[in-house]
Amino acid sequence: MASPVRVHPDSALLQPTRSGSVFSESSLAHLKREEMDVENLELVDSKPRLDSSERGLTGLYLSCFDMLFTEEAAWLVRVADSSGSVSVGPRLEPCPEPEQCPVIDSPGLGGEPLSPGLEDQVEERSLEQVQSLVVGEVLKDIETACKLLNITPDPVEWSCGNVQKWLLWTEHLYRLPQVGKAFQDLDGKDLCAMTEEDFRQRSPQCGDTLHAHLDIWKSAAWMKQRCSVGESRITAGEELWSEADSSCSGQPIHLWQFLRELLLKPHSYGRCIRWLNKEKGIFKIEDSAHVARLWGLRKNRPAMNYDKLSRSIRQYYKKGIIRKPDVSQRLVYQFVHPV
DNA sequence: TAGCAGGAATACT
DNA sequence: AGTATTCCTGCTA
Repeated sequence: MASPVRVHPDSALLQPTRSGSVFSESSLAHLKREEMDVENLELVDSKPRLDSSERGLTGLYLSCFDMLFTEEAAWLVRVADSSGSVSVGPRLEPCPEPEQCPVIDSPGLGGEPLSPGLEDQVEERSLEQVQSLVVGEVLKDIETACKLLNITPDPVEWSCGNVQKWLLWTEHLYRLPQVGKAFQDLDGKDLCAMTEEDFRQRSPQCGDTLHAHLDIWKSAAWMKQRCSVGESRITAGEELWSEADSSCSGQPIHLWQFLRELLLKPHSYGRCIRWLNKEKGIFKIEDSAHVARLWGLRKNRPAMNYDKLSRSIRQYYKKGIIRKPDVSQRLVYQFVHPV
């Protein structure tokens, strides 16, 4: 079954954790039921690829490019016909994000057996990485759908037409029977107020599936709202260590922020930079050249290298932002004020 | 050889 | 002005 997100069959991954996934267990479990054939999760790149030779890989997602550039053309015409207003173009450009490390960092792989305690830590980290990966992919797919359908991410704001677009999209994506008519009189508010039972009554075949997907959209909208509220609430002092994504702020990004961004996305960058001790803010740059290249890309400094990047890090010593840990190790640094 | 430390000049915002 | 970049010398593992 085609789906933008595939979740590891291990149901433990679907449980809410202290890292705070807001996607309800039932929603994710529903997706799990639909598509769970993924065993080699760690092999997956988080970026869409056009290379057809790679489509056969067991993947975490159905590439949005697959969806957009192949069979979707005909489908989009259908959406346009049914809603009368969807604008298909402009074609989504491949994300200009810097190249990413395709493999989830897996400490211990191929190495010595880990002690039980360490094993627990590794397992917990892997779970967090997978969950963060899944949530990230869900959010990306929602964003893609919003652009394509020209609808807002928050279902509550949808008009009846928006609801129909979303239904068509979801039906198409998950190969569901067409049930748009059963929901044709509803706008976003109505839809969001409906229980799973209401959905089943309107569509016995796939009401539960639609309800689960809507639940995910609602959760994503909630997350987004929470994020924006948080940004406006933080004070200048708190801003330093907030979770706010610096890429949205419009301000030039600082190197320490950039490093934290990488560290907060272990599923994408865990291979080039990772926490050694998150509580203490100790991290290790595993691939100095790669991190420098990413920094150079972000700052549009093609000549950036680790020598220069590390000089910038050392400038933070005096400012009390980053320091060397008590036991100095190569490529290991420590945030003075950990999260 | 790569990484580290820090001075100094310069560029950028 | 603050921050980052660039280049440098010298040191260390």
